Amino acid sequence: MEGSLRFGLYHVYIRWNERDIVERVRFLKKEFPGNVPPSFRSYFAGKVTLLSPLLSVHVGQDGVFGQIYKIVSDIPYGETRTYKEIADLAGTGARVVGMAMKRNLTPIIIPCHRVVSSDGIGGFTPDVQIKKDLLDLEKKVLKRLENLN
DNA sequence: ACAGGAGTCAAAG
DNA sequence: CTTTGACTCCTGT
Repeated sequence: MEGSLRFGLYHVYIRWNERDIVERVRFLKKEFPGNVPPSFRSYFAGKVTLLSPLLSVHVGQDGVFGQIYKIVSDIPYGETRTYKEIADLAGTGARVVGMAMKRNLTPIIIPCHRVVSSDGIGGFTPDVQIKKDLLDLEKKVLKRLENLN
């Protein structure tokens, strides 16, 4: 089960299994035929702030990386944390957090775009612009939700 | 063993 | 304000 949807200049590819475990998320230049999970589509349309029932293959992963992925998964929608903050919680260094983010197989599902550097936005593979766009989307959605109250 | 990374901080220019 | 260097620590080779 796989497919892609458009987001800015990229196509977001997603592959998941029959138990809604997401195995891979990638940012491609070309469209990939197929479908994507409803909540995934809703997320990019700014209609949901949670991606249930989707889970990442990284859930339950051992070691420091697993710990980091777990902590990052708990960052609330629309908020950010620094590499150092995550590092302190995981008992490691900021660069290791950067490494873990780079090797995250399932961005969006594990919201690595919410992890920024202490003096700016930090990096993002393959293009920092995607990170900016994702944070922008979440910020706008939160603002819209506030105005409803 | 060892180089290097999506970082951080303080010191120096 | 920008640049440099030391620091740290885990991972792949």
